[in-house]
Amino acid sequence: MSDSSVTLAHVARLAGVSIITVSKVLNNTGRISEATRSRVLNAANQLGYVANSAARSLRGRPTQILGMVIPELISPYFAEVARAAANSASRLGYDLALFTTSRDPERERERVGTLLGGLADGLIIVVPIGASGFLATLERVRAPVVLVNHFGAATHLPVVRADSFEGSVAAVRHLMDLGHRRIGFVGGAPHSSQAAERLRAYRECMRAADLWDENLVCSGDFTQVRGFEAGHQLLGLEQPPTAIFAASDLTAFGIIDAARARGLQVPRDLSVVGFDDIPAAAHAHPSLTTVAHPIADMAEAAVQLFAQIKAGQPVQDTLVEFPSSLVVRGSSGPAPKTRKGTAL
Amino acid sequence: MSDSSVTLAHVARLAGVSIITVSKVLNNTGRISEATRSRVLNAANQLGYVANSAARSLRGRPTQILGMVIPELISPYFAEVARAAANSASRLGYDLALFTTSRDPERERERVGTLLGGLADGLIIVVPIGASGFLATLERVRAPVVLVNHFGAATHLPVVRADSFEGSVAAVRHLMDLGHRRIGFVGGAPHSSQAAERLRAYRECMRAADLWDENLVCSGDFTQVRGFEAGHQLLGLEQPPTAIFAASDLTAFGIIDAARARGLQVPRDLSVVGFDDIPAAAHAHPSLTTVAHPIADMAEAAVQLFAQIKAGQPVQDTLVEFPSSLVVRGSSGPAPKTRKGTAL
DNA sequence: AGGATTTGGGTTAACGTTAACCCAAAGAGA
DNA sequence: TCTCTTTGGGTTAACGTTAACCCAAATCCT
Repeated sequence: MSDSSVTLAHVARLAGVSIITVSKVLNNTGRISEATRSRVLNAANQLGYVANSAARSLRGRPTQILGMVIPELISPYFAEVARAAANSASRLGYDLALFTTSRDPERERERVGTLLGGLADGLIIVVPIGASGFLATLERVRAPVVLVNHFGAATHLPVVRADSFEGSVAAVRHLMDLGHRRIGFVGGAPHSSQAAERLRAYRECMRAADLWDENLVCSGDFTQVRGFEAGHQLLGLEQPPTAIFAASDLTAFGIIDAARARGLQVPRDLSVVGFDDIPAAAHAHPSLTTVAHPIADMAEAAVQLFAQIKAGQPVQDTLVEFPSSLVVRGSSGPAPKTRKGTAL
Repeated sequence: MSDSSVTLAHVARLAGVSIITVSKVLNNTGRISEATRSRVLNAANQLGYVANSAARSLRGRPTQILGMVIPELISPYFAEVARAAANSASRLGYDLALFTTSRDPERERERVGTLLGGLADGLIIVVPIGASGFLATLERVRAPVVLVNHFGAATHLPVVRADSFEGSVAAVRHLMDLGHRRIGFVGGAPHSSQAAERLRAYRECMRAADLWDENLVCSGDFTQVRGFEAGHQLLGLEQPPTAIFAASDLTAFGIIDAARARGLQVPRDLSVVGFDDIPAAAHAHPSLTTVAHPIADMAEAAVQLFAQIKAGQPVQDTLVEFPSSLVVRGSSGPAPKTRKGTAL
């Protein structure tokens, strides 16, 4: 009864009308009598007709598909961005087509080409974007393109992003206020601008307080596994930190695991602050002190911006920035007396 | 220099040749002299030409896009399936376009229609599929369709899935062997066939050992938050369990958090076994005893199956099933003496 | 040198859909 | 009765790409 390659022609034949009449009925355009209309609709249903979106797109019709290019899906952060964007898109009648790039600039470029080549009506790109020449290419594209979490070169494209700097400063200050002097840092992915912002905030705070020590900084990749390793590395130092600020919640969890494995209690012996405020942060034990990133708001704003541009309101040089804010929970506490003494 | 709507015609004009010549160069078909070829390639590069995949697909050419429909992205399980599939697809020269359904059967149907309507060359559907009539529709589709984790009605479509039953039996037996008598269960999402399999295995084991108690079963949704709640619920019973089998690793983590919040130690006071063996399971503290699900193998197999069918080897009634296996780690241990006494 | 082949490239038509017109037939107004 | 409008529906062409032919000019063979 139904087949993948049912075309307007098949429906038209069954309904005994012309192709264009079927098209008109299905698109609610033109003048069609009630009798014909229902005859056509019946035929379409019976055959299981689905419009070929390739042909439709070729004719200039929107595909109602919003493309999203995202570095990866494993981290809850990106997964949450994708989920929130899919929800927002859905409310506006769009399907979200998700492509991952594995941070490969060449593939990224190809995918964007494919998506914009008649497949999607617009694009939300969650940086990092590879080459900056690519940015110039994107600016010339006709379809709406929105950048999420772009911190790099200036662009005319609309950008939605969340601050990482202020929230990180708040996190480090929070630890200092608790009396911590040796505060470690475990970073994020090497090319992530968000990770760079978090490191920058940490560095400036530590230098301003004259507490900077290169040994306290560990590279990372946002993962829990890496947090576990980095935690062991930092806690194995001759003068180990009494607090660690992690560039992601998962990394913070890994650090807490490492501390436990070494017989330390959090927050008694070690304070840990994460970043992102993923759902698990509130429900872990101890609950995680972290910096909340308004992921859902960002995704929603990006989709809204896309819809606005699509609707004909050309937006340029738009920057929507959401603040990040410290959420104090159970994983941070006063610096232990003994260690504090050691560090001074 | 580059624009989204650069067509063959633009390239042709710049290169001083006809449209078809450009097409031939770009597709490596037909006879073209070296001089012309390089002139065309130059022009294409200069203009940043990208083939319009809609037009290409309309002409019957493959889009090199493999569609994947997945219920959600938040759980590491599905995220990992998506990642693994994207990797496998990439190796075969395909891009993976990911669509989420939020378990809405109507949208699911629409999306499949869109994808197969000239957008994707094939489809991998990670169940649950809504209506069973939908299955019949899918069977008539011309493009390759592969089902992942389908446990429902019989179908002619190829199915790739991982066993949940045997692994769950092994998990419950493991706990029994450790001396546990009151073993709790926290389930997965209501409509997940995998969750149903896990519950079925638990129920059969418990009944066979005459240990079944309805109060020990909690509904769940695979999340950590739900695990936390369910953990509190089970541990708050008059006769609390000494071990809990969770339908997912995240849920197990939530249960462990709940146990800690109640002052219990894992595994001394409570043994916990998860399901999935997500990366964090090995690195948590204590490390998580769990049932390993061969996610990457499944995804790889599904993509391979798709490629095979696409290559013209029609596969029907194929069922590829991977075993699940118990991984014993640190979160499970002997039943506490006192509690064991209580339960007897 | 004359026909047969190769080389290099162009013409035509078609994929499925739809926007912009067009045109009969029926009803309305005088 | 004759035009004027409305109704209902069909025709044509075009989106960008490519498969299947076609045709000149150049090269080859005997």
